[in-house]
Amino acid sequence: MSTARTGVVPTRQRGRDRVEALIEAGAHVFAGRGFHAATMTEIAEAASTAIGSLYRFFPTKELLADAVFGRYADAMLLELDALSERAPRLDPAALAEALVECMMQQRPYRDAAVALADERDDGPMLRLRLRASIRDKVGHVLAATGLPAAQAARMAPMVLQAMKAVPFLLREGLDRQATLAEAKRMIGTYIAGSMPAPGGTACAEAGS
Amino acid sequence: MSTARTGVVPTRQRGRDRVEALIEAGAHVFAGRGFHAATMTEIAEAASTAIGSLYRFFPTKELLADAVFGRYADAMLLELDALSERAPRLDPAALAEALVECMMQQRPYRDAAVALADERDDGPMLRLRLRASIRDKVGHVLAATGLPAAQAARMAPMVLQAMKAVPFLLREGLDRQATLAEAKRMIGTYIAGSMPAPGGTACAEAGS
Amino acid sequence: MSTARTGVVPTRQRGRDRVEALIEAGAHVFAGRGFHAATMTEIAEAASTAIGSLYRFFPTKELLADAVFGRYADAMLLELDALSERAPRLDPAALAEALVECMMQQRPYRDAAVALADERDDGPMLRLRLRASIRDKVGHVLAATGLPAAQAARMAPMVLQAMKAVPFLLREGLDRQATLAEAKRMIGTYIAGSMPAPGGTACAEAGS
Amino acid sequence: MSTARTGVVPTRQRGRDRVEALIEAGAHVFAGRGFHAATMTEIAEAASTAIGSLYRFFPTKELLADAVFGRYADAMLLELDALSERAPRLDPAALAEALVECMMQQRPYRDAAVALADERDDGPMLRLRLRASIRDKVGHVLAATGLPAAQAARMAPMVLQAMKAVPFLLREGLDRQATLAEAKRMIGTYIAGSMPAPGGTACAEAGS
DNA sequence: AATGAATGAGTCTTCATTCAT
DNA sequence: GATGAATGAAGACTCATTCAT
Repeated sequence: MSTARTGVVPTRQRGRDRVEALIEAGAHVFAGRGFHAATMTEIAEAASTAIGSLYRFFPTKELLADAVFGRYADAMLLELDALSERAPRLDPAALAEALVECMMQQRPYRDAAVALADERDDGPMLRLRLRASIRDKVGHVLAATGLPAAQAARMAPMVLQAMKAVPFLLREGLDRQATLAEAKRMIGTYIAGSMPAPGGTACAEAGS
Repeated sequence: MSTARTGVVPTRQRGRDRVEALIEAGAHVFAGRGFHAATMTEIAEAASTAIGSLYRFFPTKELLADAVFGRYADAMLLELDALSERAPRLDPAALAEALVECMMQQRPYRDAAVALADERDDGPMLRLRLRASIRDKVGHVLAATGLPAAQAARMAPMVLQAMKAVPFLLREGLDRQATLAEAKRMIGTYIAGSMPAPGGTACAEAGS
Repeated sequence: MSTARTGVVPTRQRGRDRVEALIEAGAHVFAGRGFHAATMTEIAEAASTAIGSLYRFFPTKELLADAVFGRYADAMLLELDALSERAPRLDPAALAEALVECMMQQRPYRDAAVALADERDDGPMLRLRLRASIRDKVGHVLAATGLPAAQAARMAPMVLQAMKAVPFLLREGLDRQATLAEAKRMIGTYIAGSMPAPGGTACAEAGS
Repeated sequence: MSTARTGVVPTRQRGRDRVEALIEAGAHVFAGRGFHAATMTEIAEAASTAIGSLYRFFPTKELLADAVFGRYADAMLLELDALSERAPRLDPAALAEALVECMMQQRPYRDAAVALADERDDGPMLRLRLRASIRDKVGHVLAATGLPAAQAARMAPMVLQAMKAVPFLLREGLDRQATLAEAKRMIGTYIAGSMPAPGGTACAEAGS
């Protein structure tokens, strides 16, 4: 914790490329095997680097995982930011669609992020914090559609879980079309059912 | 012949007790650390047994995991069976409530099952098969409320994911009440929104 | 060494049968896998006994091996004794044939004995002693044909090795007929070439 | 892919030295204890290396054994090649002497090879194949002295066994001089007795 | 800087042997 | 006497991490 080097930050282009390759390789391997089963050697090989070079930039497996997850989180946060501007003009179904698509977009990092999120231990807290901010941002997006902020915050975790469910289920071999459609529908009705309901109070009857 | 050992089946009471203790200990440790990070040594210790005894009954970590998951699956299947009889008399919200409670009940094994389900590899297929049957059963339950069978089958995976989300989120430290409520609400609206809708067709507008 | 129990000597018929079965099972497994790779559990199973019973009669794997080897040695010694009486009337070729057949006869125990003899460590010396007496006996047999005792004693080890070579080579998949024939021929010429040579001195010219 | 790893091939001098030390240590320990009783830990210690380094180059005990046996086989094959050129000019006794010496020369590896050859299982076939080629080569050598090829091939296994007998018997504590002499004599008479016999047909009277 | 070698704690697993019923 | 359970030391092997060139 006090020794926690962050790894060398590359200055030359060569180094930056290498870091890029390493993160990508890490994402690939983490996605395929999960954090624990992934080995640093395998990752180095996937990046066509020597193990020593990997450790130069990422002195710890955890740190590499953080970097990978960070990539995902950054992109996600950006997309969600953009989405929260469009949100007021979207109906629940469209918003749900946008959210799911948002997750589906993060191609190389998304699956790794799901795998890392499913780990039981969260290393040095970083990933937990990042996940919390994504959750918050999802809350903002929901709030932007007209939901009360508190309500949106309560809903965000479940919405995020539903979003995560898609890559998870695809990995299990379920049909892509159907899975996407159902996820969107689930999130859509969830949001719709939570709306302050200007006109039709009929549908939203749940809540504790 | 040697690869397919199932482990000794205990014939004496002493052995049966030990197997029980081992499965429970396994559930505990798997729940806490996940499959890969859990060590057989720790599990044996948690069961107050020598490592050799653990291996007598479960010659492989995989096999122990299967036993643990099997416990969960058996109980779950039973509960869902029971539920599918009550289902016709339940409205969506009540059904959602029942489903979530159903998962919450499986106390010692539930968390382990969630952890094991999140593993990237599924060992010898058994867990995958069990998961598939749970999914099917959830589909039956949904169908019992009046949903068309095909529709119910499409929905089951997402419903199950939403159910799994609860223990997952609780583990992250979220508020229990709120999480339970939101999960139930999400599932409830999802079901409600999928109903053939005898009167008001307004709500069910499945996407794509 | 001081704790070296010899195992219970069975008094009832039941026990004697069991011991028999155990030794036979031991021979079978030792022959198949060698001493180290053979497991006591496997042997007990092969004898349809519980592991506890095996240990009742043979408190140690070594002791079981000794018993197995003892069976072979006893039978061998007996046969060689018989042979040493016929020996004076046999020419070298016939004697060689008899010696090889003598080893081939000890069916269930022969292969186990070969396997045990090939072990690098010889446990509590017993096997070494037995081997020495077999060697001596072979020397006697050779001497009985007219070879000087000292010469016979020098030759015995190699003759025995050549005899052992047969089961060894058969195990490697060589042709049975050819292997037997060659072994007999090798031993036969070896003996013939060592004869005091009453008439024809031509052939035996070797020796340091 | 993962089962067939051959171990890293060292690129630097340091690595090459270590591999050398490991093979030598392996030979030593295998010779002393046999394959099964030898432990990788002991071998690593004998080579003054960390266990991890041993596994870097030899990911399996089998692979190390193969390397050790390979060393022996290579040297042996070379010597036999050389011998088969001298063979036509040697009488049976001289050839027998050369063969035995040939085996005795392979100092550090010979004993290990004998120990490994006596194992009940032959791992990944490699050792078996190597043994077969040595056998073939011995056959060539024999043929080079004027024996018919088929006859030579039939004899090779027994000759090899007799050669192997020497280190085996020395290990049992027999007298070196006498053992060497008898082995040479046995092989010598065996060869002599198989010769097409230009003049005296008296001696070669193969059985069966 | 980069590469490949070195390290060793830690993991799963086996098995001879001992106990308790 | 017999049976099956219990024990734990030991062994093969892995892999994150550190070093030396």
